Amino acid sequence: MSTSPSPASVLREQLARNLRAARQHAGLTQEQLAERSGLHQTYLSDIERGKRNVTLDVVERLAAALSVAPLALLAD
Amino acid sequence: MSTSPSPASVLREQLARNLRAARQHAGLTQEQLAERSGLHQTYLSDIERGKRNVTLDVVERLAAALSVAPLALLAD
DNA sequence: ATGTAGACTTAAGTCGACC
DNA sequence: AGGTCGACTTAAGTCTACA
Repeated sequence: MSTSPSPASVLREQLARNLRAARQHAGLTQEQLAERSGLHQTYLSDIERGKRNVTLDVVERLAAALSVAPLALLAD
Repeated sequence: MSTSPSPASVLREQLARNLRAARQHAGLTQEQLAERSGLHQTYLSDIERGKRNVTLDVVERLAAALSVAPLALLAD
């Protein structure tokens, strides 16, 4: 039943895209970003694939680790 | 180890301010917004006081209920 | 009409192992 | 180097009641 139960969280998708782009632009691997942000590599993998509904605190930690504005990770 | 207890979650504070402003601008009570968003009044109270670390899905539901862009609730 | 408290269920977030 | 699978702990989010 892949009738997509939830409206496909826009912000979650944006974060997935922007995070991966920002990380790669910074020349970091998921493991390196995991170290810097204090989050786990497995978790970052999920986020970059849009599988996780992260909290605002996590968005901030990622933004800080990448030296970008938090909103930049959520923008269109 | 850091003298700051908690990094003072910027996004959380922004959301608190913007949510209350947007809700009042729409002429809604917390209870009415609770109905529209499917969230609870007690929870909205906490969010508007910056006490809760909400997820992206909740931000979207609030934005939808208020007919504003999700990023508008997080902006400075 | 809002804020707070407490008990509760579910998912966020951690971690090690592996492909 | 990234993805996936589980098992686990903690906090997000629900709900009732009351000042």
